[in-house]
Amino acid sequence: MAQPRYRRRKEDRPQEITEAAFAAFADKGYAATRVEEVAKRAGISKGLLYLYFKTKEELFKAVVRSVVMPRVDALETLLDDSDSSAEDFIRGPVLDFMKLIPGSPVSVVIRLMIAEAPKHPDLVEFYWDNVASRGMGALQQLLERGVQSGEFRRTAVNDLPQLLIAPVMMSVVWGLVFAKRSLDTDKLIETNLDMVLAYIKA
Amino acid sequence: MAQPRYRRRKEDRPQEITEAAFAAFADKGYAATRVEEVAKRAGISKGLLYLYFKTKEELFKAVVRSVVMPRVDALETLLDDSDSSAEDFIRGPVLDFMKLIPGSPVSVVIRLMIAEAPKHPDLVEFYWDNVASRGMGALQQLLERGVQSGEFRRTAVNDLPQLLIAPVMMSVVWGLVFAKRSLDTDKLIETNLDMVLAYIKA
DNA sequence: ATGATTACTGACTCATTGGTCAGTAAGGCC
DNA sequence: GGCCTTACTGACCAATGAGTCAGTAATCAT
Repeated sequence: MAQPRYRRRKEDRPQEITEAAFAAFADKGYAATRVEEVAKRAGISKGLLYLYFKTKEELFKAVVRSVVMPRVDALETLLDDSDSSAEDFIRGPVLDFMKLIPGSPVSVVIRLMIAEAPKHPDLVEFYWDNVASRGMGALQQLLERGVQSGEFRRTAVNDLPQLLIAPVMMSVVWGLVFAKRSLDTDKLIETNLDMVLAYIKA
Repeated sequence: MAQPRYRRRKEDRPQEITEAAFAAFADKGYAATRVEEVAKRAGISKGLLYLYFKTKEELFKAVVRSVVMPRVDALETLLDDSDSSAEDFIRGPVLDFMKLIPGSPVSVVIRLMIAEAPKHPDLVEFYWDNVASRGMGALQQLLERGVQSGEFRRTAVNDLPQLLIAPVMMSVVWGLVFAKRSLDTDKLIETNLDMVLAYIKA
């Protein structure tokens, strides 16, 4: 008569667990988060969590992957359909993309990466291959296209696409540390683009 | 006959302990560092450490303070003797100062701050009052002087001095996460200054 | 229904570690 | 030398939390 105490939902568990873990890590960081707390948030027992993830560390990696992969895909498709001029493209979709990052789950992942990098070299490897390296490559390619089309001069920026996203990183870190004391990140990112474009325009 | 098993060195202990703690935190991060490991590095027993620092957390705060304070002082004195033009000053001492940060202990402190900020709000307060707020204020003042003297236009940069140090933060984070895969941080910082100055020059 | 399978529970273990404190000995003073 | 103060030691305690596993019950096949 009583409804079952639980339902078997093999298919949905992994995602529910990684989502719960993400939320917990966002609140407290990796080290300070108890596995039991994650299980609680996911509405399951600790034992079940360990059925799906061998260790806490493996759970951690799964979380990073699950947040990062969709972003990478978004970036890929973003760069595919680019018929406009390089400058318009940067001031449009690229700028929009950048503005979203400081308030997104990526912020949390960046915190986790910074805090845990020394203890998880293979995760760094993964992040490098799938995010950093590809992201930088894409930006470089974009700049190169601008040079080819005669829009941009060839400058140091070609070798240092980090100049484009430095204010994004600044915004992310600022938000992570000073949460409250807010910063106009949109304007920061926008002004930086103005400066860079003024600098590289032919 | 045997030389004493230990020497009483009340005066030197605190600094030796914070130095040992800094080294340990740099290697492993705060959470992953065992208090006993710090004691070992400092060449003392765990009990003695607890005589000088009530808790692990207090030790942590002492470490942050000890690294950060000298930097702040350096910044203060740097900004005092500034007779040259704003641009020369920025391209000279300020640039030098910036270049040193990514390779300095400050990097480690930034990692600690990012990782531990949510759990140590009073430390964030301290860091804000003594470093971030003062640093930003100093940069703003510098820009203002340039505007007054007619060297610079008044732009968005006046309200967002973060634009000047964004590449420094980028370099620090890059170094923390990708240690090996090096980045030409000097050039990054220098090019950014070129861009900003070109943008704000009257 | 009934049995077989397995998703799921939660009490347990055990290694780890922050913090304590009774006792020891260095070093100063007479 | 002998005494006193206190810097210092290291064995210990208590709490915590990752990971285990014997048992339970949901679901499915017959």
